[in-house]
Amino acid sequence: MTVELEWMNVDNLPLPSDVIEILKNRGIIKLNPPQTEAVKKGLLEGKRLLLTSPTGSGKTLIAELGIISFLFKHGGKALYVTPLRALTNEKYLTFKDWEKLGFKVAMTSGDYDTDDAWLKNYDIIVTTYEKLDSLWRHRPSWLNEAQYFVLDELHYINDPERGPVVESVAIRAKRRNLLALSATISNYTVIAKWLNAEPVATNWRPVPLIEGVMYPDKKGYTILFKDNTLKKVYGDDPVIAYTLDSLSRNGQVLVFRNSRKTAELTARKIASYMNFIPLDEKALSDIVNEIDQIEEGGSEEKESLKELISKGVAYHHAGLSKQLRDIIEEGFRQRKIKVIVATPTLAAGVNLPARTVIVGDIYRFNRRIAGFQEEISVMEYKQMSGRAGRPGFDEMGEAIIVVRDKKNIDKIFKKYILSSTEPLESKLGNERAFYTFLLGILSAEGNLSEKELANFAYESLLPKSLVDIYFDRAIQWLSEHSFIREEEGKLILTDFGKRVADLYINPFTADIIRKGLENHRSSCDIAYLHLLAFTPDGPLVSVSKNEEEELMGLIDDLDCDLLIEEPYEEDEYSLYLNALKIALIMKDWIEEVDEDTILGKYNIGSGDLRNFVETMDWLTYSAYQLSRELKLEEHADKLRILNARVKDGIREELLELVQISGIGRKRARLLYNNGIRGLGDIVMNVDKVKSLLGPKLGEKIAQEAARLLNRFY
DNA sequence: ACAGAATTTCTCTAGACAGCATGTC
DNA sequence: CTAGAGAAATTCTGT
Repeated sequence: MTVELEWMNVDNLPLPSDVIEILKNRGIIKLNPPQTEAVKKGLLEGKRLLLTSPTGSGKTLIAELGIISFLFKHGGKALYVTPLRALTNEKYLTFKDWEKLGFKVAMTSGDYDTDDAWLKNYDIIVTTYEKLDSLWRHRPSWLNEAQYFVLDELHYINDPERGPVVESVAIRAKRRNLLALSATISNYTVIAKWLNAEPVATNWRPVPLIEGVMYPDKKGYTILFKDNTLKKVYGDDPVIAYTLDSLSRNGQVLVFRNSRKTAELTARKIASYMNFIPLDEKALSDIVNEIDQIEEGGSEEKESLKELISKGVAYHHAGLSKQLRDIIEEGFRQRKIKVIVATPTLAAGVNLPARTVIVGDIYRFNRRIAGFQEEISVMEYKQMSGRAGRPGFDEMGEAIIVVRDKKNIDKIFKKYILSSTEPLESKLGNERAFYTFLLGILSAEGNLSEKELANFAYESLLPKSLVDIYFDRAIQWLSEHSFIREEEGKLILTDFGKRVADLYINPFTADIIRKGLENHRSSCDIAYLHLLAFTPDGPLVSVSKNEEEELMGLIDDLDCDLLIEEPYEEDEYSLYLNALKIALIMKDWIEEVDEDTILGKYNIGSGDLRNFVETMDWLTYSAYQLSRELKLEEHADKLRILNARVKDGIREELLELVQISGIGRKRARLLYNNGIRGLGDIVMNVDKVKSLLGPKLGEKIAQEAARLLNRFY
């Protein structure tokens, strides 16, 4: 790989002076080596590039320059696509800068927006891969104006579940103009060729990185660094020993662990040593107070974090509420929190550098194969170690891999530190991904002949021989299950197929829903929830042995028969129980069971509950739409209400009250139990509402209730 | 024979995208 | 196949 060290002066860029002004306002006088290289390869002339470089090496600015120069030259729209909503938000805020030049910036993702007309007035649109894929299926007219695509974090192609979406977006984007950005990958020339783009590959990092492997050695631990130097640290636990070492040198530490439980445990252990570390106690108690203020999050997780944070330590995983995670990240960024122990949540995603990164576990439990521990990928390690070194604070970043078994030292050192990352490969080679891919293409492109459709598939990264295998099977399956039909030599989506594509659910999900609904005239909440949770799009939750037994005993006592027959096969059966657990969680949720109670009863975090609600909201809505499409009116009526209840976690009687923004399940219940049962009651009892919810909120709510009422008359 | 200690066996395990409604973007 | 922590079950030990 080439290593260039040229820094181009911003003044020398062939760009309008106001663009250069904006860069200088940000404090950018010179472009760093990767940025310089990209410019030299024709970035500003709209040349198609694939840029691979480490995290934090300034790829965003490259994208900005590419977008701005393209828009100046050709007009139209530019789309910036990321794999994460948090990233979408982050880039949106960065790109806002360009509104000074008259470019309008918008973002859109599943939790935020649809394809509505307002996007047509914007020049730069930041979105996720899934959202763009979905937009394409809906074919809004403004999308034709989008001619420049920035594909961020393209290495997500390797993700077994989400990679196929990235790939299919890339296939369509490469028919226009694109700029692809990726972490360092080994086969970048192959990928560049696939994208019909010029590769720009660098290893340059803003803060140099020193990597090492830490292993048990007499009376302590030894670290072997990449430059062959050795360092010795003492203590019982390697992770804690090195964390304290880095803290004593005034560094911040990011520790990665492979399970939530060990992340929490490690954080607690570290906290018990923090008396020796100077802390800004005032600032930390401010954070603790902030946690008391937030609404989201179970009380247990809040309490345990408050205790740790007061000692400058936190843990971080997806079981925590979003608000809690945001507070922790910000506290770390402000350098008040000194140590975060995290699961892989923090490996990808928003920028959160630390001087020291400790990779506590190289093995991870594999859900698919029981009892199997697999080594994490090199890519994953690079994502984690890439967080090491904070520009402006650290001269050097350090990434330490903990090896517990001495005989693995060489192997681990070689694999993670000396070798390059895995090549990017297509993950379209399975039925679920491939069928979904074809359905999406047909939905986005309209009717195509079999040959035209196949040509899209041949443009994927999947080897032709595999395309041929899956293609015929896909066409047959999609026809037999009436997603598509053939007319005058063209493949056409049926109404049902189009609906499924628009709802963005997997065709297998749709098929399961249809069969479940068509076999019964009407059913009960639990059965609907179970059916939906059982589909491939349904959420996964861990079910312990004890819970399994309980669930099995419960099946016969349910209000009504489930819509799925009990499977015989073991794997299927555990999915069946998984779905039942989800159904019970959601049932409690819509019966207004207190959140803390739900979290405790099912042993989940508030972040998990939020996830389940989000997914089941989407699926109940989709099932409602499908039942209408299939003219199953009784199901449709029930699913419509179920969907509304899942969205807010309420009984049916509160549906009217939760229309008001700022009123959720708790406030609605409070009002209802005090005789305020609808919008009219609010308007007529404003004083009572104010006394229940406080004057300020009460007033706001009364106004909105009045506004909503007016809309009806 | 039995309480309590030592040892073996069992159990558990990461993350996060998508629809739609609308007056924000 | 390539794990490690904690709880539960089982076996061992000393009196």
